[in-house]
Amino acid sequence: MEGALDLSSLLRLLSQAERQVGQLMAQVHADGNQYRRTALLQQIRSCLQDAIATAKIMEPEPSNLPPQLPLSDSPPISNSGSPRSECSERVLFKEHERREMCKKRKTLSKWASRVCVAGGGLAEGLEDGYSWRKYGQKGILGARHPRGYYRCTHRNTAGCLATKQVQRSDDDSCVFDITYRGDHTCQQKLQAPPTPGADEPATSQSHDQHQAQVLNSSFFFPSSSAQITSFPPQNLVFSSTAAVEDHLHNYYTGSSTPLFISPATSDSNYFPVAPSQVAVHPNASESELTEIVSAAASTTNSPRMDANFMLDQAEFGPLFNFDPSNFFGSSF
DNA sequence: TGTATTTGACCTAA
DNA sequence: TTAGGTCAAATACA
Repeated sequence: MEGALDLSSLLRLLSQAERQVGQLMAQVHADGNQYRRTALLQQIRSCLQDAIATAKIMEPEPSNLPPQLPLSDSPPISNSGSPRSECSERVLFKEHERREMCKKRKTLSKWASRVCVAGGGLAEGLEDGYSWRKYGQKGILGARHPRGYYRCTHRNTAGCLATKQVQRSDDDSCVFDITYRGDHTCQQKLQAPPTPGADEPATSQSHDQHQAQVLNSSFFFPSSSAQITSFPPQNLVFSSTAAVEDHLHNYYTGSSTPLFISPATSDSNYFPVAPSQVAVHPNASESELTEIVSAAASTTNSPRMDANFMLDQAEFGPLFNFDPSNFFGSSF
């Protein structure tokens, strides 16, 4: 077909456009509060990146390449078409985006977590080190409680595709099933409070990145399977906020075992318990619950709950056997 | 005024 | 055809 670009020329044009959009994003983002525009640019950029990836796969071997068009002959990237064509392109782009999302949905890694919060209604507020934005809620057939849909706050600004679904269990209203999908690609900083004397940028940044990596590795469950992994709702129960704090303190100071649970139905795998999977006794007051949810679930609020704590858990490995009944006595 | 949440509509996979 | 997942306008909130 006359005038048709060969694949490698198209690839170069796409790469050029992707770079330009990236620069534009940086400018718009630097302007301050340009959330929607940045989001749109990010979508365009993602689309271009997909196209580049596809073109690269389809690109023939260099030896077979026909003579390339000089870059200066390339048509302008900007679309000077009519508003009508822009509108139809927008519709096409949206359809493409939706299809891509569906494709990605299938391939994203997926794993499950189970959180018990006595008193109810607080699990949505449980922090796991990342900031989430709710984008939907849906009643699920056969489930008494609706399912909440959350995505990473940095989806639009950083293209992070991580999502999670939160659903209250029918059996036990204090139990929430959380399904995570996709890894965080946003290198999201855990919003740790400034610790005294720890204001060196280089150190704190690497620390944050490390924290993000630790969380990102989803070490709570075998991540390699990319399948839903769940464990029975056997939870550690503490009589009070202080008990949890004491346990965490004891662990952190080396005089106690880390928090682990052993699945009741499996004797081959033991999963370390994330701080967000601590159960609090029903007698705990609402304020205590809030306090303990913050203290135990967030790496943010407790100086004792930093990456070391989590990393240490990870280092024990999935085969670490911890029997709560032995450790906590008659409570189990 | 900007940002987050709610909620009905829409789309896709099964 | 239907259930689950997502979008986006409307609304709430700080």
